[in-house]
Amino acid sequence: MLAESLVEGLNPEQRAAIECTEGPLLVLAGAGSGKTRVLTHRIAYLIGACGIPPEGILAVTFTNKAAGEMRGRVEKLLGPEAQGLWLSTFHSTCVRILRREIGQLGRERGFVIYDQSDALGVVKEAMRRHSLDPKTQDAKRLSWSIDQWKNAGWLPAEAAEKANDLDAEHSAEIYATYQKLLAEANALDFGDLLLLTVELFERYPDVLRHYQERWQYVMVDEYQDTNRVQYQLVQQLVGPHRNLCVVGDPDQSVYGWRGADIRNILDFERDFPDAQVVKLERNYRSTQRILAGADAVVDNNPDRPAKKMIAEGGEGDRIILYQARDERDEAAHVVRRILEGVKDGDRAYGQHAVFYRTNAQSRPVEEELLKYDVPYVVVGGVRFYDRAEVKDALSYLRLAQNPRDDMALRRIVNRPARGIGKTTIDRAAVLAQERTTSLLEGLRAYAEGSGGRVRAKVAEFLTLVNNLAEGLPHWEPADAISAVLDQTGYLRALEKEATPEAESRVENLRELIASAEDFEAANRGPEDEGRSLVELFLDQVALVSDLDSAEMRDDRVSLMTVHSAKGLEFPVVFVLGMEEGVFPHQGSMRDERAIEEERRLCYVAMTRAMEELTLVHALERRRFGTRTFGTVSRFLREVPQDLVEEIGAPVATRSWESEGRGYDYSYDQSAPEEGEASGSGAAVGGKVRHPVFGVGTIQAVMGRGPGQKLRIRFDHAGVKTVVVRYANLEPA
DNA sequence: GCCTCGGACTTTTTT
DNA sequence: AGTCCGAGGC
Repeated sequence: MLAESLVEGLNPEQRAAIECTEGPLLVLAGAGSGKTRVLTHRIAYLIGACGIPPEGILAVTFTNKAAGEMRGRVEKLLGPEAQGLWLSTFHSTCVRILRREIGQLGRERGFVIYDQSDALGVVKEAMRRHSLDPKTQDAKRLSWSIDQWKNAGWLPAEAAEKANDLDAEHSAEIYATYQKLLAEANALDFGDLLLLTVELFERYPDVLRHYQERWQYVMVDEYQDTNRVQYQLVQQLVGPHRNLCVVGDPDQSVYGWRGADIRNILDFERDFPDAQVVKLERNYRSTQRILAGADAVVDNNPDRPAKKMIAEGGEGDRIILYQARDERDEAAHVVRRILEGVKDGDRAYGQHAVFYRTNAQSRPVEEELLKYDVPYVVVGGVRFYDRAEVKDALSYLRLAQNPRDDMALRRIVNRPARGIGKTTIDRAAVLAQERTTSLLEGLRAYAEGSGGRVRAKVAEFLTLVNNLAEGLPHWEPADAISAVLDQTGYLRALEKEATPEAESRVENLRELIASAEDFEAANRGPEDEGRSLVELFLDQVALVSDLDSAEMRDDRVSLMTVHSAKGLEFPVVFVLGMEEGVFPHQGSMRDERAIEEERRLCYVAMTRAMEELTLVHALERRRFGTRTFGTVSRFLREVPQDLVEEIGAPVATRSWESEGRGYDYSYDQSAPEEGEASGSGAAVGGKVRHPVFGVGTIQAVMGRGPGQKLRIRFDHAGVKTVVVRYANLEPA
């Protein structure tokens, strides 16, 4: 019988999770416990053994990559029988639902998806309409707030209701304007995709019922990372049948900053009192020492649900701690070790991964890798589709497809330069606002009422857009991009520049065309009827991150942030920047909950390693262009001493803590006798009072001993560098 | 309308 | 140290 073959080779808990098909099920899957295996086999079991039709199953993940991987594995188990299974990300799922149903909400089916830079532009426009100066910084903050509201499931009315001060009320008003502008541009941002789907289901129970009946079985991966709206959506969809299986690990909840609510998984048993719970606690990935080290770190978090991971593998080597002089030494050590591993250890480059807290940390490592000709790939960072030239090309397509896409218009109206400048656009925008039409219409109207030069230039531009729009329905995506680059003169302008940068832009555009050529309208559903291939291509581009397409090739070292590393595993792992302010990150250090999330992030980083794990910290590091001295990360000190082997230059003042656990690096106590601002107060981010300049925040600590200087940003006097000995600072 | 210069800000993490 | 944005000059 097929059923037996689908659970073969699985441990009893995994098996239980697969065979428990009916009703609510919570699978607490620790790191490396075979979570993906359980999910894929469970899907295969439902179809192959229980006879559930594939289209009756909905499985949701967070990244397209995870979805693609799972789909591949299910197909391997079932073959063509898997056809019709709905396995995709939350966002793609919502897009597909909305493409069919958004008419119910009074919106059009042909909406475009705005990414965060488009969204930022809309926020700025909204601010302008409220007579606010759209300073980038303020706009970013507002955009962030709006995003958070959407993650919480709040529409403008609700945000206004919940505002408890004037500032929040004002922000809520801008939010309302922002939504209005999006609607006028026939655009949805990322948050809308989820939020409007939930709203749709709330307002139209019969629509919801249709999907509830269709998806008899619902599965959610990485449930600990769901936010409030995603939670609501899942609750809605599960409806009366309650066949919901969620898989996750509270210790790997690292997206709180994006609105994820760890309570969703912690409260699952409260939401579904009759839920079955399966714990997967056998780790098949890491050695015992690595797992024990990671576990010891995360165990410092309070209120962790009881969980005891057991390593099925051998004891393994000790976790290596390397103390680097600075970030260059850090990089040099990593590369040296990789080269050794390849030469003596019989390892492939692809078995090595380097993790860091922030993208900016990749640079020194890249330089070092280049120096030794080590092939590598940086995962994440600047998305390919976010490159200026790529966005330009796509913006032309967007505008041609949707003349109301104001952000696309603003982006490309003068690129390459064609004599339609800021003044013209500003005036067109005023006109558009007065008449409540699109910017393109505003531009047309403005040009008609103005003199020869502007009039001619705008007319030429309008003709260009028109031509593109007419061609669009007939073109394949790749041809459409070629047409854009040709007809707009974009490519010619770049080629004329003849600089290395321009050449690299041309390269990227060729890559864009190549990726468009590869595009196939996979899973094209009935909701896509009447939509052109270009539209479908634009959809995909909006929802796909670099992470999704990055291939973990066997012949390249992988570099990525810890967040990007989630879900992956590598035989050899290096975690860099284990310093206070770097990891845990500066911005998380004030708030205990944020520190706990950083600690989980550290747990994620460590548990990616299968055989060898190295944690590196640097004594000093260049940050924001100045040298800063670091303090060893508290997480390093939480790794039990007996699991660790230290290498690198020993520091005279370093000593074991009396408890015999962890480290005490005394060098970081920056010479307390050097004035009152020293000691713990001299940490970057600390507040001090200066007799002349007033209160300020320390930006950098330079040097030690009598000559120690601080760079301080004063609240009213700007940035100054002062010598601690003379400055008479006091803590503020 | 275009270009250049100076300043502010950056480094959280991303679907 | 790099990037991005806005102000001001041409």
